[in-house]
Amino acid sequence: MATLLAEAAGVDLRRTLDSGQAFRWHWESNGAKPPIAVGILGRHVVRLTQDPGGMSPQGGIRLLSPDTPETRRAICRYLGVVPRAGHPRNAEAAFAADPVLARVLPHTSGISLLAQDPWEILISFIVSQNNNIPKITRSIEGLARVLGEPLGKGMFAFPSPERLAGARMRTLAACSLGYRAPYVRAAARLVAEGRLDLTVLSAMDQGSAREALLQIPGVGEKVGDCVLLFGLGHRTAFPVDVWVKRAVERFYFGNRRCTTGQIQSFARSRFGHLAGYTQQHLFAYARAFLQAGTGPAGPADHGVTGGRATRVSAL
DNA sequence: GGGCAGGTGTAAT
DNA sequence: ATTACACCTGCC
Repeated sequence: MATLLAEAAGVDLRRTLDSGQAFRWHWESNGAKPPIAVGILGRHVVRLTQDPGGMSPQGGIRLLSPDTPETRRAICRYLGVVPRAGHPRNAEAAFAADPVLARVLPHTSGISLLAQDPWEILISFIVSQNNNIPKITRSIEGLARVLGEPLGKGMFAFPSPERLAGARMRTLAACSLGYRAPYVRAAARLVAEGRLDLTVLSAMDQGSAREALLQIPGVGEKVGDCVLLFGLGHRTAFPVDVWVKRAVERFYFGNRRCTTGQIQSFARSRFGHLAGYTQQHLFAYARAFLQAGTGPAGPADHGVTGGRATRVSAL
């Protein structure tokens, strides 16, 4: 039991699961031992832990349960540590070429881009609009509790499109979705009725998939890009939320205000195929250190500002 | 209590 | 093509 996931070497479990891409993981303290991350993959309650790091940044990640070959494969895929095109394992090394990212990395090293279920991601990020993480989490857990399949020990699978599509509005309202409830149900109906096939979007080119996502009620540019990046495997999507916007403006544009479009074209040309991955690091850094009045100063305040011509050369 | 939180839809420039 | 505003809800 407790197989070490060799493929996940270099991944920081805490940083990854707490970096705002996933909403359903929670941590159990384990006495003197490292805490256990408990989450849900399909119909399995999965428990992970990370060995204490020695000289290295952090120790390896262990799958505590269910420790089966099937789950091992699934969790590695989920953690984004299955090597494939456009997803280099040594992406962090490329960050050294960018003075801003070189400053950010010590605080974000080990963050991985998760490969999550597109359906769950779609609904979760519709819920996330104009919302905060604690409330997003409560809403999603509420949906699972009321409409999801019970998995034992008070855990529930994320509800199916059919269940969500058939839910009464009052049921959704009870999950504190607020004005997002109609969006959620409309999106669920599109999927349940087969008018929206997320698998197809995954196979399409990123631009076409984005266009399709933007047709969904409650899905704008930011949510659409999150679905592309976190659920559909379009790893160059660059969701621009308020934090990423602040970070890019401050560190790369000399604190000048710019539009989402400007930021995205900048990200595309500067970060190339590492754009999505870079976004996750900038986001995590901004959340932790750009909060007004708290934390250490940002990279720019250390006398480092990004150049313009340099491109992060990543393979 | 008005403002805000990991935006979006809508209406009016 | 931009800009302004309302919006459920819970927590300062």
